[in-house]
Amino acid sequence: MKRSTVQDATFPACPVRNVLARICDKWALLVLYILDRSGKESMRFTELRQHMPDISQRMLTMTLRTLEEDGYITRTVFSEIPPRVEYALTVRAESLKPILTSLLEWAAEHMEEVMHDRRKAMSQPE
Amino acid sequence: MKRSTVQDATFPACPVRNVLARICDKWALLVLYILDRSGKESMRFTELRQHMPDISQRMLTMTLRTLEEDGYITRTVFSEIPPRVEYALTVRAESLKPILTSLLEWAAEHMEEVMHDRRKAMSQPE
DNA sequence: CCGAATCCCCTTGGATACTG
DNA sequence: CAGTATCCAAGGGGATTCGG
Repeated sequence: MKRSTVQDATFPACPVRNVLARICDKWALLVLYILDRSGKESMRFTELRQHMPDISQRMLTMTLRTLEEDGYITRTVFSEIPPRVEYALTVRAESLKPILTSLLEWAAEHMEEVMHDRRKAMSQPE
Repeated sequence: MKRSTVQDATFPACPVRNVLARICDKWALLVLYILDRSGKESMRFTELRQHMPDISQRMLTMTLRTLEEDGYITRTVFSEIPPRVEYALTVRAESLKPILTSLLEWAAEHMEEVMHDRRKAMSQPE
């Protein structure tokens, strides 16, 4: 039974905030989503990139590294020529999946309302 | 019945991505969290700031404006001297609450594992 | 094919000072 | 009190080049 104080996550170095910051990243979310929805066990670098037309090579590399460091994906290198690298979701990522799915569904359901409000706010700057 | 294709959210201007980007922002999440956990109907600017020691005035203002534009919070100005402004969650934010709560709980439960993996990765750069 | 490394722009965001 | 306005530094992130 935790205390329900506002102080929990409000201090600067809060690990929860830190963990969330690296999942909620724009690209990280998308990578997890794509790996999930692909229906495959794993995907290759170039394959991932094809599903993200607007990400740079550099950013995809960095995003994959971050996700690997935090244990959401595995990175398997096959010493072939040409080289092959496979990325797959870990058990941890699987356990997070339902939540991210809910989040995505919520966004999909409410995007029209949100966009509507936003346009209204833009046209009437008070 | 939607098609479960990987293509859904993968195109650059995807509204779902756009909506998520503004919720998943580090500060936006924290503001929603604080407003929720405060137990109050509404909170004032300075009151919010006291719960976020490391946010600048500028960033708090911008975050609140964004959240207001997208309809997650209301902003009520009282024409008094000194001025008073109250921020409160909207029905839309309330509907999002359970998901954000799950996300926070997940992060709280897994932060130690994540941090452990991250430290391990940092000390063994391959 | 899968990156690492470099260069460089330009946005994000802090610090400060000023208003209704 | 609750901002706005301005200036300015740090770093996020694109484009390009090179390597295993």
